[in-house]
Amino acid sequence: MTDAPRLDRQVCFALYSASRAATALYRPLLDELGLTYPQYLVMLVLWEDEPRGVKELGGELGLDSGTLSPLLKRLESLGLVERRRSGEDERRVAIHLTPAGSALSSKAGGIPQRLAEAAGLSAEELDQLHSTLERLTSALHQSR
Amino acid sequence: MTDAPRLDRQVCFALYSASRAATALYRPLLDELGLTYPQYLVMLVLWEDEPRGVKELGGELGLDSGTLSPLLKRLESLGLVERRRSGEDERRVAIHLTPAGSALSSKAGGIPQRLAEAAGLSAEELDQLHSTLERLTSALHQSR
DNA sequence: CACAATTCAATTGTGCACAACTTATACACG
DNA sequence: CGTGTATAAGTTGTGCACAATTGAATTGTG
Repeated sequence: MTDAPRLDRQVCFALYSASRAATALYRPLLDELGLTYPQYLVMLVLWEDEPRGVKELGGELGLDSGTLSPLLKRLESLGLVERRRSGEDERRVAIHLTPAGSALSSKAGGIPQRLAEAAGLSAEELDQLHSTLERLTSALHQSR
Repeated sequence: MTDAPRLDRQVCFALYSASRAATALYRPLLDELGLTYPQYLVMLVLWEDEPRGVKELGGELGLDSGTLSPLLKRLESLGLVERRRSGEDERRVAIHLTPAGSALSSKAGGIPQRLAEAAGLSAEELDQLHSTLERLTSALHQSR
């Protein structure tokens, strides 16, 4: 008999579980904003700087147009975002915040705090986790 | 201007990114087995002990019947699994491995190794990451 | 300038994740 | 015994992820 891999040993499963648990915790908070977690991520990027092209958003988040195009349409129909074909380059679609979209950032302010409180980890542990995850992600991307 | 939360500070985004990067690395390996990552997780559980009820599988993986029912049907149509109504309790559906399903475990043996190699982290770091993630997940589940 | 190669966004199709609901069976309690 | 309640699995509907393809606009090169 081969030593079949065991579920409880897998870092990958631990990542998958932790990620779903974290977004599950965000869900009720984001419900108040009317956003899903991926939509919230897009808004985070736009709150930092806008307008942005679809490709640019995808670069920040690691998502492609197949995911973003319909998501952005939903944000547009929520009135948070506007999609405008760029004049200079007609291939590009620039994503602009609407006033409502900009205004939402103030309501989103307290959200990350709550995860930190629920995490049951110290600030140092969270910091270290964060930096380990970033190194892990970039290593995984490089070995493709 | 409000201090909007920043993407690059969020542990949640780091988890989400790392998780997707890890499953992306698994994908070509799992393609050889004809499995998706969640299907592979279900097989892992069954390789440890079978048969299992849908509820039981869901308990191990944190998934509900809405996710598992169609997934298990796909595993059945791949010939890896059999769904049998339990005689004692007609509500239950016991998931059995077929011979092909059992045999697949030997082909799956080397897979977790590869992630470890690609991770760019030392064994200790991986261990520590694993234990931090498990503590995090359980803390997040408790604060619901 | 012509036209091949590239780039950007959108579309199509498959398969999770998850909420809400449905159906069927088992169990508990008066 | 009968009826209400709980439980198991499945279904429906929405919204990601992601591969593969499409169509339109731009860029590079002869």
